[in-house]
Amino acid sequence: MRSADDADLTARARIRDTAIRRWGTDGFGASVRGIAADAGVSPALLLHHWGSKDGLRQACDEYVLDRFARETDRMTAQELATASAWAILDRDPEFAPLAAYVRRAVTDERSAGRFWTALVDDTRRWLQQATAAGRVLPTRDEETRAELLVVLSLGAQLLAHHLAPPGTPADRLLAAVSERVTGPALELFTHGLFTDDRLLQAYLDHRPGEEPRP
Amino acid sequence: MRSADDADLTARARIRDTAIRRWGTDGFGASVRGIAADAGVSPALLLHHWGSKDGLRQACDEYVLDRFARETDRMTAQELATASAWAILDRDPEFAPLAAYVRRAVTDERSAGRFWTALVDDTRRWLQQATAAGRVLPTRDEETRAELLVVLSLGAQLLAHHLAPPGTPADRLLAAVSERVTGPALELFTHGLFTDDRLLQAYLDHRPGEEPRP
DNA sequence: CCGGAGGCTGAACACCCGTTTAGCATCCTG
DNA sequence: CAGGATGCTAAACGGGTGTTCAGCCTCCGG
Repeated sequence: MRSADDADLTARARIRDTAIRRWGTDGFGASVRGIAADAGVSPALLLHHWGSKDGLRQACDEYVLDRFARETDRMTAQELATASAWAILDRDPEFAPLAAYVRRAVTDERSAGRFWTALVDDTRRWLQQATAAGRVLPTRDEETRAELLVVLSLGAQLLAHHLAPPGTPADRLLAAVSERVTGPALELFTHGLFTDDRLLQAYLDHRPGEEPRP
Repeated sequence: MRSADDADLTARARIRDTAIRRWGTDGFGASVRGIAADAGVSPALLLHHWGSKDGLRQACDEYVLDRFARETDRMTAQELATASAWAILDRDPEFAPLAAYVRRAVTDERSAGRFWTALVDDTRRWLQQATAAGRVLPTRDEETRAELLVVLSLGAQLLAHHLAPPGTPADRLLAAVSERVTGPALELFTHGLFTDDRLLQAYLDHRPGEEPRP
């Protein structure tokens, strides 16, 4: 969690970090009073700095988005050979609270969609590069294929408490899920699911002149 | 929504239906007072019948689960040739409120997992039958493959507001999502994603003696 | 040394929540 | 016809919520 510069230890930064952690684990229903208590601070201070609960939330959005953007920019092509930037960060325990926050934000109905587009952009970039390198098949619709993969990985995280073996401790949840799921996922990604292309052909015949996106 | 027998029009049933609809659209945070107002009834009546908000919720769980179970049992092998039972019900507008409730329930942290297992069982059955019929490839781990497919379809529904074109009306959301997604999904299901099996082989070599499930 | 600005707090406000209680009609049963 | 169960409600209770406000310290510049 902790940022690079230690001068960031102001109460303001501490509250922001606490809010991210709290909202990430308990959802945005978690109260201002609860966050303030966790940060060892008066509830009023939080309103003093950001005006309202929603103001703090927007500041957290901004911070998390910025943090991830800076981190993904730092990654070399070498690192990105096997997995997308977000997939790599997902495995980093230091980023677990941030990732949990992203999961909450992207599911929230009144989310502005910036987290979603960030995720999709990231995997689309990775897919395009992997396609160019000949590791991934070309597709009729790169955008939607990227979104589909985001749905799969994000969905697995959102449903982690069902996917992981019962009794898995909370901090091991995501690791347990990926452990269970990568095998069948790789199977699906290399061989597909169907034995022939009849359903796909039927679909393509049914809507012949379809374009990738309007 | 309306059940088969019209004698079910008691206030009790009306409240239950209203609660399912309300919680399905707004989440379980929706208040007892709001549900009572929608049903044209005093908030106290609701507590009178079910003891507590949580009691009503359990009754709704039971009702929805039972309704889907009865409906899937009615389906013939003919109908189940192309899609699983839940996938068929998902397209039925009459079941939209029920399906929305299921989506809320399965995401809720303190869900007992009955909705999840119902979904997984349904698609596992379908996959097994399709595999036996030679339409779907065999797999090393039927259980997890079924869960993976549930993650994909459920995830697409949970993230529908991002997947659907902007400005899609709420009642068209799911249809718009499936319209956008089926093409790339069929592509993935018939051809896979990777050009070769190097990643899969590397994975299988890395953990050679792995069993499907402990 | 003085004074103002900024970080910070305790107490209160208005509102919404789930729930309780007492009591009202109504209807079925003995 | 009496009487008790049943369906239902109005009003209130206690507690949690986001937010406001007056005022406290502390530190820094003139």
